[in-house]
Amino acid sequence: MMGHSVCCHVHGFEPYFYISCPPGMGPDDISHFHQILEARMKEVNRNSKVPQYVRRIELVQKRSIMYYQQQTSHPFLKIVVALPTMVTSCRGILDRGIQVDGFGMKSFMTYESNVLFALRFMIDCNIVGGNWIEVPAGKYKKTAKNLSYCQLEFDCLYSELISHAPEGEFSKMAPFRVLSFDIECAGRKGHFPEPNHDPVIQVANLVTLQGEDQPFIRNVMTLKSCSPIVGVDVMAFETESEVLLAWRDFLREVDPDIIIGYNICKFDLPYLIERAETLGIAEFPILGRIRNSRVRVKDTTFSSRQMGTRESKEVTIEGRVQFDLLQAMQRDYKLSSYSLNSVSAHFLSEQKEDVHHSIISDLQNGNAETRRRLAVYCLKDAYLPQRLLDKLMFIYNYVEMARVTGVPISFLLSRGQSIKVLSQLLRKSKQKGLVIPNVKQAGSEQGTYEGATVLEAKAGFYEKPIATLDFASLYPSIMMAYNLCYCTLVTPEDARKLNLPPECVNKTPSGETFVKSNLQKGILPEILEELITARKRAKAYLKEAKDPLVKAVLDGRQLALKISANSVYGFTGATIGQLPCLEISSSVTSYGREMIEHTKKLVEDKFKMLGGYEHNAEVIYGDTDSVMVQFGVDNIEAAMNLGREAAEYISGTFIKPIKLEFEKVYYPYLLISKKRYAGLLWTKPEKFDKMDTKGIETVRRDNCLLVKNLVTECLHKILIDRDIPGAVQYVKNTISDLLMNRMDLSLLVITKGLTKTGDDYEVKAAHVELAERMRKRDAATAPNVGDRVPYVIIKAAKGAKAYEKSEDPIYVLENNIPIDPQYYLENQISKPLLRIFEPILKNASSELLHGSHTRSISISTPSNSGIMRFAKKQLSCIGCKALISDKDRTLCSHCKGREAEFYCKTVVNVSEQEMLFGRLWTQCQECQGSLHQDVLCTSRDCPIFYRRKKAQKDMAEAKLQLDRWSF
DNA sequence: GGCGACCCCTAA
DNA sequence: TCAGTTAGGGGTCGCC
Repeated sequence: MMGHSVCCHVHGFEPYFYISCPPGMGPDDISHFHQILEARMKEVNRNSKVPQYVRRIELVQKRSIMYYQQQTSHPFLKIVVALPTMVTSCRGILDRGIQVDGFGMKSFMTYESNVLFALRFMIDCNIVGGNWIEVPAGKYKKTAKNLSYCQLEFDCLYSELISHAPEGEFSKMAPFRVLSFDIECAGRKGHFPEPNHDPVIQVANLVTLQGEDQPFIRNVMTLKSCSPIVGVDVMAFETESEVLLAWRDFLREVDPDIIIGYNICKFDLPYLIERAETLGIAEFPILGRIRNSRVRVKDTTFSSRQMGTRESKEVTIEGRVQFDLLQAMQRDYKLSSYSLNSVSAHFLSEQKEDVHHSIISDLQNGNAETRRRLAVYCLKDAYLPQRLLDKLMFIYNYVEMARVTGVPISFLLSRGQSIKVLSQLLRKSKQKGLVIPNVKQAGSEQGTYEGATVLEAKAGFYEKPIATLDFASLYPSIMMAYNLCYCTLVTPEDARKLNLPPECVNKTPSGETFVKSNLQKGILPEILEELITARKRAKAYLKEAKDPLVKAVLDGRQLALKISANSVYGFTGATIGQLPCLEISSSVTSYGREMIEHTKKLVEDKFKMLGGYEHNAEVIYGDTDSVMVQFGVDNIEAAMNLGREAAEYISGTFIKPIKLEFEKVYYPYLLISKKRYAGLLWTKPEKFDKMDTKGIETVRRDNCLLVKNLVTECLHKILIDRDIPGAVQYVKNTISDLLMNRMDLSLLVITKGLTKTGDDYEVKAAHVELAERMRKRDAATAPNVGDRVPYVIIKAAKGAKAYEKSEDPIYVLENNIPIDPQYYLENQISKPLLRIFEPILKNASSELLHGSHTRSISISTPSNSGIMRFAKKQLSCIGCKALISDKDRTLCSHCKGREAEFYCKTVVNVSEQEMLFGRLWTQCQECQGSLHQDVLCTSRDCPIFYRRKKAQKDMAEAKLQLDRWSF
């Protein structure tokens, strides 16, 4: 634990996989089979020159994980090949079938032939991601000629490795060296930087030891001179090559274990590599720990239903984990914007400047001072990822996830959910002598099954406490209670043939048969049990722990354990996955459906007046694993007691470990429809915990802030303040502000994810069409697949579709394009409001949406399109806005005589606007960290930016008005 | 204007 | 070669 980097060359571990041994195959047959396979491998792998492709074939006793089998083992052939890649080609040969004497043309089901070599090695050596490995003294030998840049390097046999379970002393985290970096490039005017044209002009670096709160190195490498920065080592170079090589040398010197940054995988790292290629610096891309090994860059796309399609690049740097904070944020948090700026504001309450790429070149081409300006900006972009890493405890959470699931840390950002379950399954199977078949991708159509029950929602505003009863980890506990697993499933055919006594099997509501644990204990239930007891243990330790670092580890662990337990069910239902088994997943959901119905019935049957209770209980809603019960009592404590009683009573009717729990009361409770509700949440009778909203606009990322704020505020007034008139007034004021054009543009920005590439869309949609238009304006900055597209709806000809009216907010601001308030009223705010108010207010529609406040006419900038183009701009009276002729200049005939009053007003207005703008400007200057420089920030995600721009416009308008008074 | 297809996002 | 599940609300578009 000294903090040295180590390269250990592990010898003797060979790639292999299994096939089931055809019945009647003896040692001679195997040897013959080996020869045939070797010959076929030679044909297929003509390029790789090895003395022998199939090293050996061993006869072993194993059992397939699929289906309950009475015999404990069968003969399998373990096929050991020369190189990891040959597993795939050998599998291909066996899949397609080969001619075997005496057995005819035969194709073989292969087992564990799709396990990545690195994972295979880890599994067989009991190594999990992020754990400690010991190589005992005397069992290794120093490498004669160093093949790596590591501080220690030696050779050993794989069988000598001792993997330590991450417990006690070994649960400590290694003192990783973390490098956070960011680069700046000088793009040409109007173009996003491209590595084959535009130079890298700065690289900022921060190096931190894992567990410490301050970096021990801060530096920046600049092209051309740069004024000094306090606390930062500024290194200026005359040529770009020098900058790049200085960075490479620095990286090799620091020898970081983890490289972090924001969007480094898709931008910074590939840019550096490609730029060095353009400049012909062949010695640049040696950044890993293997001597003279070059960094490789490959385009990749990742697509899953959970995360949509996402394009990225795979950058191989041996011995260093790349942890891109952008990827981590996108995986772990649902946000409406993932810009570094917005994410920092959200989690760190810290803004950063967003300098448009076109301005960067100007700063570079200035002097040492402007370049210093840029360097400060660049440093901040290296600093914020480190802050996010610390604040969100990514290292702890990811290392613990790797330890729990057994996959390497890098898999957690580059691969999906299923590899984690598979890794656990493979480990457990190995212990039990089971092997996992490589099932061929079944037809995509068949894979659909029935999910959970959602009880009918009795919509309404409930002013009596609503108790909620929840099943704790429903799906995992069903799988444990009924021993559902691949290896306990009985095929319909076997069910008839084996004639198993009914007391030995469970017949699931979906009609499948699984044996009980006395015949065969399921692997999945065993994994789940371990995950759940491990989580209980972690939580218990967490309570005891004092050291914040230990606490961080334990909290990360309990979180990882919970997530892992919950994803086991999903794994079995993933039809395009490693080992789908719909018999398991559909049985799980069928038990779940039965249980929620049973719970509803039991509550309503027992808690009624005929049963001696004061009221009849009513289940008003329920989803998957929860029921919402109105016991009829008025007070919270009584509802809580009944809730506890019901939970205990109903739990008793289920098999262990299925448990129904009482957790909370909603009071009051606004139930809008299935999956949509709001209420005050109480876990103790003294004080409510918080306002809880599910499914409605307040928690959706695709609603504009106007709607979110309005709905939140109304719910606050209705639920907490119990002030319905106040809520109504608030709505009226907001609508009036909107129609009067007093709405900040930042409140009107709608964002939607671009889930597929342009031509894959079947119908036109606002965000898709805008992305396409933006691509035509500037392809490099337009949104890509996987990005979120922010837009506003602008005024257009009557009857225009929304997809014709969507526009980039920045473009709207810069070109003074009027927005369409009517659209926001009719298509954004009216329906959500009605859904909230209708249960509590009669005539909600006329009250809220048709009052005098809706008749305010906006005085917006005339549209450039349509008929307005031909209208002559006419002056209006400064006093009353009536149209006036040119010769009157300021006031209409009615307002004449009040010149002094209106002049005064105009002057006051100008000074007010100036003050407002000044205040916002200073705010932006503070954000950029200097009060002496222009504000360059154009952040789409910063509300101040929109207000500053608007204030600037209003100020100019006010000055124009003032000018009209001077003759 | 009604209706289905498609799209997005969320609950659990 | 890789990708966790289904249920459900609600918006928009385009056709009838």
